[in-house]
Amino acid sequence: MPATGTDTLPAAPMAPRMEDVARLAGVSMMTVSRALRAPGTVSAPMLAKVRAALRQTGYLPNLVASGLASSRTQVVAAIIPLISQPFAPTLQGMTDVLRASAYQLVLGVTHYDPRQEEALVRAFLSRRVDGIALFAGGHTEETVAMVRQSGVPLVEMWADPATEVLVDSVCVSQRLGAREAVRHLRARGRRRIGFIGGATANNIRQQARLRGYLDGLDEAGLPDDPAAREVAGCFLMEAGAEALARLLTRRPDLDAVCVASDILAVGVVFEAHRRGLIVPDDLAVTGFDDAEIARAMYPSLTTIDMKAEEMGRQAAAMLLERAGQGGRVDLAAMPSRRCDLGHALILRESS
Amino acid sequence: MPATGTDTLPAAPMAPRMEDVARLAGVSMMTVSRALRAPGTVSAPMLAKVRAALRQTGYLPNLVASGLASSRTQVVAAIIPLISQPFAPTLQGMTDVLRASAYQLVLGVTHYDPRQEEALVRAFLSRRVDGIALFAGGHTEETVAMVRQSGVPLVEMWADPATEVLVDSVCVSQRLGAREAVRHLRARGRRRIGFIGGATANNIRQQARLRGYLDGLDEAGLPDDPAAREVAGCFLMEAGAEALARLLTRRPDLDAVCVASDILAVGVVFEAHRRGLIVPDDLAVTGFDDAEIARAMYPSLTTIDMKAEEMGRQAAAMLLERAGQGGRVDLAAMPSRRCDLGHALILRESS
DNA sequence: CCCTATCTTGATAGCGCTAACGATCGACGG
DNA sequence: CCGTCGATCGTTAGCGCTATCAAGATAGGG
Repeated sequence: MPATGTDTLPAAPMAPRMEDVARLAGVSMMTVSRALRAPGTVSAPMLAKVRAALRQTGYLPNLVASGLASSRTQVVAAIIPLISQPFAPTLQGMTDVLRASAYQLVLGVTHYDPRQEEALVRAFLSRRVDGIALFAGGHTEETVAMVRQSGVPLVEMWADPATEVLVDSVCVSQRLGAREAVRHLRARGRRRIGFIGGATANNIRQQARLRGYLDGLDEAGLPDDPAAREVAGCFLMEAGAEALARLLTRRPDLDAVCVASDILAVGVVFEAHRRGLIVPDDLAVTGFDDAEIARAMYPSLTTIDMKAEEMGRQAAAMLLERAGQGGRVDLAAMPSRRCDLGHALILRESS
Repeated sequence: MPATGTDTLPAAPMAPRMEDVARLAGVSMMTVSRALRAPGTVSAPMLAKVRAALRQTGYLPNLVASGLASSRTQVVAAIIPLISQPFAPTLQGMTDVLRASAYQLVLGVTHYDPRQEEALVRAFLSRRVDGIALFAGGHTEETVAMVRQSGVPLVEMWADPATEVLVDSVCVSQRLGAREAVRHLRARGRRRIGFIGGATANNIRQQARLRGYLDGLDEAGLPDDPAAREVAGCFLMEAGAEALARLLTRRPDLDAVCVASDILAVGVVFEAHRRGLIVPDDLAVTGFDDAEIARAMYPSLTTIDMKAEEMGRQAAAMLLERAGQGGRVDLAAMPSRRCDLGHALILRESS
C-alpha cells in the first residue's frame, strides 16, 4: 500500500471476523457458524445471504477460536521414528485420508528415542489434538500415563499382531513375514541363511522380525548360529553394506541373507556386487517392507510387503472414527480395536 | 476406573486448568502464566511455589487457549509436493530446528497440484499458523493473494536464485548445477549428452535444471537435440528406467545422460544394467539432489548436492526469526531475504 | 523524607468462536 | 381455535488463556 505516513496508526486491516460476516449478511453470528459447520440446519434464503457475505469478505474462519470453543481441534498428530522409508508412505496414507475430512496432520519425529516421543506426546496433548498415531512399542511409563489420563484417541501402528498395545492398533505380521522369508529361502535350496537387522532396543518391529527368522530356522531344523546374525548401526543403505561385510568376514559361506529392512537389504545387494558376488546365484537376499526401490532396483528385491501406506490410511480412519464419536475415550472401557493387515511375500529377482 | 454406575455423571476428571494450579500454589493465574512463559519475570519464591504446584497437578497448558489469547500458535506449516526424496530431508531439517524452539510442524502435501496448495494455504491460515514454508513456484493467484493479505511469515524453498519469489526464500543453484553436470560430462570426454527430467509444469526446479542443461550444451558449442531429451512421467525410479528406454530407442548412441533427479537417475542406472550397458563406460550418468541412495548404490552416483536438509533448517530458522519479531509481516514493506545455499558437484563412480 | 523509577504481582477484559437453551413461527391434530 | 411439535434463528455464557494496566513494594536520588 502507498505509505500514508506513520503519524497515525496504519489502521490495521484486521482480518474479518465472523461478526463482520454476520453484520454484512444481516444475521446473527450463530447463523454464520451454522452455515459453515452444518449448512443443513439453515434455511435456503439465510444460507444464500451468508454465503454471499462470506465471499464478499473473504472470511477465513479462525480455527483456534473454534477449537477452544468446541474443544475439537480438527488436528491429529503422527509420531514417527524417522521421515524415511518405510514410514514416509505411512505418512502419505494418513494425509490422504485426513485431507478428505478437513483434518490436518502435525508431525513429530522421535529418532527412535522414547524420551523424545514422550516430549512430543506432551506437546501434542497440550495442543489438544483430536488423535495421536504413534508407533507401537518403546514408550516411557510417563507417555503411557499421559495418554491414559488424557483420553485422546490413540492408534499404534506397525505392531505385530502378537504385540500388546495400548488401545487401537494397526498391525502387520512381522514375525510371520520373516518366517515366510526363511521358508522361501529354504525352498530355493539355501541352507546357510544369515540375518541382518537393525537394533532391537525400543524397536519391537525389529524384535518381531528377528524372532520370525529364528522361527523359520527352527521349523527347518536348522541351528541358530549367532555369528550368522549381524546388527546394522542405523537404517541407511551403507549400514546394510557394512553389516554384510562384517557378516561375510565371520561366515564367508553364507548362501542367503534374510534382511529385516529394504533399506539395509539394498545396501547388502550393492555390497555383494562390489565383492563380485552374483545375487541371487552366490547370495540370495530378501528384504522387508516393499519400499519403492525394492521393485525398481536391479536385481529387484524379494521382500515382505508391510502395507505401509495402507497402514497409514487405516490408522487415520480409526482415529477419525473415534474422534467423530465425540472426542475423549476411556481407555479402560472402550473395547480396543485391532486391524491386522497381514503381510505378503513378494517374489523378485534377488532370491 | 471401577464402574460406579451411570445413574450419575461420572464426575468428569477434567484436566487441570491454570486456575487450579494457581489456587494450589496460592498465586494468581497470571503468575502461573508468567512462570511458564517468562520465568525470568517471576521472583524465586513464587517460581518455586508454582513449579511445585505444576508438578503436583500434572498440568498441561492448553495451547489452543493460549493461541487464541496471544494470537501466536507456535505452529508452522510445511507444504511439500510429496513425502519422498529429496523432500524428506528438508522436512527433517525443519523439524530438527523447530523442536529446539518448542514449535510444531503441520504438514501438507500438494502432489504438485497448485489447487491443493491453495486449499492447504487456506486451511493453515485458518489455523493461524505462525509461518508457512512452501515450495517456490506454481502458486495460484488466489494463494498469493491470501498470503499477501494475511501477512503470515512465508518462506519459499527450493527456488533457483534467479527465480522471482514472494518474500523470503532459501534457494539452491539449480540452473548452475545442471550446467556444471554437463561441463563435467564434457570434461570426461562425452559428446552425446542426453537429458531426462520430470514434467516442468508447476515445477520451477525442473525448469531451471533443464535450462542449465541447455546452458551447458550451448557453452560447449553442442547443438540441442530435442530428441535427446525425455520427460519422466513421475518421480519414481521406474519412470526413470522407462524414460531411458524411450530415449535409447531414439538415440541409441548417447554416451551420457544428465538426469534432473536422483530418483530418476537410479532408475536410469538400473535400466542401463538391465540392457547390458556398463555405467559409466558405455553410459555416464549424473543425478541431482544427492539423495541417500546416490552415495550408497553401486556404481555410486555422481550428483549435484542440493543441500536438502540444510534448506529445511534455514527455512525454519527464517520463519522463526520473523515469527519471533512478533507475527504479521507487511510483504510490501519488509525487505525480502534470500538465503543462497549454492550447490556442489559430487563426483562418484557413475561418471 | 518525599517523589520517581523499577520490579513484581494481581484484577480486568477480552481473544473469536460455539454449546446450550430460549424464542419465534408455521403446521397440524383434536 | 388452542396446544403441541418441529424447524429455524437468536441470545447468553463461556472455552482457558494472555495483554494490559493498575497497585503495591522496593530502591534510589535529591
